[in-house]
Amino acid sequence: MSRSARLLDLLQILRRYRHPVAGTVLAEELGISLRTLYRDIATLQAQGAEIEGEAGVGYVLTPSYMLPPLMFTHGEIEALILGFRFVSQRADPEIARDAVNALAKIEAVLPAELRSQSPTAAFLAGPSSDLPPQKVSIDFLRQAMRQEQAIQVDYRDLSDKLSRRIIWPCALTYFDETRLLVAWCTLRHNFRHFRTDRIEAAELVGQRYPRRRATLVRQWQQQQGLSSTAVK
Amino acid sequence: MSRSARLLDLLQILRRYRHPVAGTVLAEELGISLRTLYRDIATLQAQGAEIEGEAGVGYVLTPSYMLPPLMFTHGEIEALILGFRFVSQRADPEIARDAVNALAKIEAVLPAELRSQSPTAAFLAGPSSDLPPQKVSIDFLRQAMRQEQAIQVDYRDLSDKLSRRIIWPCALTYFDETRLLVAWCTLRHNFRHFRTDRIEAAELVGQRYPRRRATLVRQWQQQQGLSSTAVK
DNA sequence: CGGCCTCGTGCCAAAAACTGTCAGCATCAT
DNA sequence: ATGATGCTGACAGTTTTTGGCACGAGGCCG
Repeated sequence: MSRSARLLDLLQILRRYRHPVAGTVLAEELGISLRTLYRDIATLQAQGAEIEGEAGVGYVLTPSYMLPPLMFTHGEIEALILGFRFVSQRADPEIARDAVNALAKIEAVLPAELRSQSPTAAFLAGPSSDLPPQKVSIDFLRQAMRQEQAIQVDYRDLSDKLSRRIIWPCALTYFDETRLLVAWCTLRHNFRHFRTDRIEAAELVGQRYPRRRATLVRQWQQQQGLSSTAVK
Repeated sequence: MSRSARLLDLLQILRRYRHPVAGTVLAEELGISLRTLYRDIATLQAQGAEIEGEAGVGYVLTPSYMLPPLMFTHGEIEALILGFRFVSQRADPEIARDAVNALAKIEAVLPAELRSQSPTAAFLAGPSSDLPPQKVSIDFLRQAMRQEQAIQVDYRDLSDKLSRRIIWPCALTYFDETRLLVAWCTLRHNFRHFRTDRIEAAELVGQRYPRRRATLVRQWQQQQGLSSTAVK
């Protein structure tokens, strides 16, 4: 096993633990000495991994992923930068902040001729239409989806009727002027689309929905007549 | 100097040459043996770099960039994927293709839990408004900008008047329903915005415009009262 | 065609980098 | 205070990388 493969493995092991884990445990899982484990941790930290180690406690990884060395064409870098600009201007504040942070990391390692250009990039994303205000934050919905949590929502539909229902949120679709939450509705026993700005209140039910989110999305797409790679 | 730093240096040296360069020249610049240079080339090729080598000729790099190992949070990966989805659905075919290619490279190295999710990603970009057809391809404009070439355009303005002028294109702005080309107009001696769908014809003048594109963009932004990091 | 230039690969000894053991110090939790 | 655990340096042993050499192949030009 090469060292770079081992570093990736270490990150994946760290990601699996939800509580502090001791260096001895990690070293044993990887089949290396504790001293080498310390060196590997130091290397990952030098590469930007947020790993905290505390004597008497163990290691905790701030959830993150490492992309290994990748080659991109000039056009692909431009597409990447344009994509981040789209997201930072059109998505909700939380994901926009993620986009800005990610772009900063990438720009820090671009060569001078691209770095000097990118603040004045060839492609700019102009402002989008104003979106209606959210009563329930997208980040709340996002966390619920990511954690596969059922939520209870008060929803005002197009005829202005308010209803309360328990749903299993599984996808969020961005259009120019609206955002749609795709969810399985336990009231209607089928998938329903909810405009996020019309969700007046939402709270966690306190339990996971009994299906994998990816499975739900696949079923929704099959029902919509959509393939998984061509959402149009 | 670490090997990974040396590989990055080699790529930057290759990028500097516009014609084939011999291995002996590269090895001397890096202070390594020719045998090691051959190994480094093979390593970069294995990492996806498009380097062609021909006996009696030398090496040519298809223009590309390497991003070294980078750490991203889950949110940042999601922002990246959403950005690519935006671009692949809303930009012109050429840059959309670049987005699709770049996303494929990234997905190939994401861990299983993100990879299995990403075709069914938490965030989807819905279709945008239909854009008016282009008579002059965005890729043509893009190349002219990138190569800092003056172009002559036939432009039909909002009162339907056709005019011919020589312009220095420097930026392209994507809105929901239009795309604007930002250029210095030699007819008006000032910056002008041209809707790309109203450019009826365009051709290269055959010479570079006498200013750096980045400088033009900065001046345009100052004139617009825009900072370089917050285009709103 | 021949000569020169150059890419590409294998082999092996030397050089460099990595690993594991040991020792010592510091911090945290109970 | 004690046990658990992070962190670092030193050094011998192990593994990987490098450079020199040899050989074969291909492109370019006179």
